[in-house]
Amino acid sequence: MSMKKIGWDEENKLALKNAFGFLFSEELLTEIETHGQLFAVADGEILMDIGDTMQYMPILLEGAIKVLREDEEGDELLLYFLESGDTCAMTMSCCMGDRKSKVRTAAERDSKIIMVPLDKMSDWIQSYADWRTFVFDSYSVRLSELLESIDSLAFLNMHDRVYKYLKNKMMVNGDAELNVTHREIANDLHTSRVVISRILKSLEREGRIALHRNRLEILEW
DNA sequence: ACATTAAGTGATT
DNA sequence: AATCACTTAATGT
Repeated sequence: MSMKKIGWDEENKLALKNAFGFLFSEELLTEIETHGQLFAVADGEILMDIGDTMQYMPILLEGAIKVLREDEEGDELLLYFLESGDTCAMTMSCCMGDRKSKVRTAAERDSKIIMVPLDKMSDWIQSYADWRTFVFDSYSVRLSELLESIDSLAFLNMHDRVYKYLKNKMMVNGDAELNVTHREIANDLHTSRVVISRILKSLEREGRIALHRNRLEILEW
């Protein structure tokens, strides 16, 4: 793991306040600054892998993270994206028993993450109502997102799943131009590259996207 | 110029 | 929707 530890400079403190000021008290914000370590992760880096033991609860300050599940053959399936202000529900369940991750998390783009030690995370549940709210709310939001991805998996055809995936990706990256290959999309959606190429071609014919090498634009959403 | 990787496509199941 | 087999296009050395 080559995450770079960075300091709590004024810019990052401001980012924390912007992302969490409406949720957390001054007191809790200070606690986070003192006990939370701030890290910078680069696009594509794996933060946590399946089987890894959790020691920290990650909170996303800036950027986007994708959460993936893996089958026996090593093929992946995207569960959902995390954005600024989100946290990983896996670590919460880890706090209550099994400390091994059942998912893989990778940086969707350059991001900044706050790592809160697990003992602090559970202490704060006792001492801060706003923290408690945050943890339980996140848990339920994560659960909804999981249900949504099950729905698309079960009820949408591949064509619609691809389009939905692209829109989601555009949303978390804040850009209608996506730097992605057909192979990467196929991996995230657990299908083959040929299938993705065909679907993208048909989306292009419908005028909804434009295709380039290693890159595509969403024209309509 | 050559090798490698990404993407396009017909045919078959 | 998946797989095979092949082609074409873009990019790196």
